[in-house]
Amino acid sequence: MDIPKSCNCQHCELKPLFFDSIKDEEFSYICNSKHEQSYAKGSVICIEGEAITEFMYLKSGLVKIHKRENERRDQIIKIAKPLDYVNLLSIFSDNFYHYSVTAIEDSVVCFVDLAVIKSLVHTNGAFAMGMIQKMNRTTDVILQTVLEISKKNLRGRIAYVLLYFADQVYFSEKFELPLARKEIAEFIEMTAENVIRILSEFRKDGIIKINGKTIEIENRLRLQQIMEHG
Amino acid sequence: MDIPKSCNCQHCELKPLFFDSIKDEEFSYICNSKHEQSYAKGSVICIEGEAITEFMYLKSGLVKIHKRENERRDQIIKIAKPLDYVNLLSIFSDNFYHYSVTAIEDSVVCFVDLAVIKSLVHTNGAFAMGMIQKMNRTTDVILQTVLEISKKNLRGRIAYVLLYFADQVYFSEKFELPLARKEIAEFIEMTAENVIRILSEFRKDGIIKINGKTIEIENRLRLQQIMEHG
DNA sequence: CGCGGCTTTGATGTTCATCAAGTAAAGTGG
DNA sequence: CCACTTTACTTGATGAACATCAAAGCCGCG
Repeated sequence: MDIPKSCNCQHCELKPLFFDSIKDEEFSYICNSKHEQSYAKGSVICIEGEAITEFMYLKSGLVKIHKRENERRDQIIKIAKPLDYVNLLSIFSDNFYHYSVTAIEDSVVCFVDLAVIKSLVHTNGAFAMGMIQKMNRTTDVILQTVLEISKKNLRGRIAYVLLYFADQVYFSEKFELPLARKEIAEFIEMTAENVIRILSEFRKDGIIKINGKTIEIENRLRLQQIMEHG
Repeated sequence: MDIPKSCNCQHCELKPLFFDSIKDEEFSYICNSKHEQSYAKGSVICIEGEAITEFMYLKSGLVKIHKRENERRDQIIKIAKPLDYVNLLSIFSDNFYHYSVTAIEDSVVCFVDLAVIKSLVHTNGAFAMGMIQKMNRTTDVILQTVLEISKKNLRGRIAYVLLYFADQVYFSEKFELPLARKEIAEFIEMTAENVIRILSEFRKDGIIKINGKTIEIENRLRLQQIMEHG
């Protein structure tokens, strides 16, 4: 074994995600080039337009992937958690990021030199195949989500977001929204005013409880109906 | 050389797109497993939900990639021409198509057994890398287009479609729309009535001429302004 | 010739963005 | 720690943009 004792990658919970198919001797290669970094909530991990030099994936926390539309508006493409965020979107298609990534909760990101990854794609077919699959799935999900959201009406979109956080992120009927009202609006293509209006509406109808950023789902069935049929 | 005389793939104009990096001995492998098929305008090339068994790319013609939303409405994801249509969207992420493909002009499609492609990914790193790049670019473009369209108003969307056909497909100010009004609506997320209404508006304003499915752009500058600022 | 699908136009109502104004919360400097 | 400023949140009123409904003309096809 060539792996330095300091390297804990072999036991990383995220190893199976990507690096299952690589051999031990290749592994030290990755392990030596990797580094981790913490980001406080709100801090920027990468900015669209920057050069892409590293392959990165989220170890813990929550991030938003977004794109500047104009001076006063961002478009959020995806909210991502560990295991589903890896910067696969443009890393092989261009030398520059097409999207920014910002932590919306305290997060830890692991970086691996992109050249190392590329060389692995060249030399290890199984790894390449895994990469392609992961990439394909990631973009499939994003595209499907964007299309799905865009065809709902505003109430349906809000219901979607609330259920998304409850079911996919926090696994609880009660949670703290990691996004400001305005950011929610940027995610589901509407205005901040209407986000608030509809949240209040849901509150009056007894569908949810609101306390600042804390949301509690009270009538899940109703919320699901709204999500599906407006 | 192992390549059968009947195989013209070596001189195929689309060879550089994908198969530039493969060796001659691998080439006969592809060539033997490939077959071509013609599709008349309107005929279906593949249907969402079907098993994916082949890698395919468009040799000539024009297709729409679409997805059933409900009984009476389709969503068109992309209009694709040779060189930009290759079914990369879900082929590695799932065993079933997520989208349907239908010819909107007479088209010819070339098929290669998917297992052959997959084995090449495993054994030929440069090929894998090329595949990843192409895939990344394809999805980048689709996602960007969907987002771009969704933030325009209706007039902007119609302007976008007209300029798209003029500049990207037919390379002419005068062309025949390959899509029905309703299909245009399905592409840019609006109703068929409004497609017609806005086309008529453009006609009255002297921006375009309309004769059935034939469109002629008369005031390109104005059209571009509308596309950008609504 | 007549039928069904595609196209066109008009009238109507709903949905949503925008504007305005006020309140609460959070950060900033003395 | 308090006054101050700024930023986030909330509600209401208004108008514009867009979908829906209805009806009629057109065209190709059996």
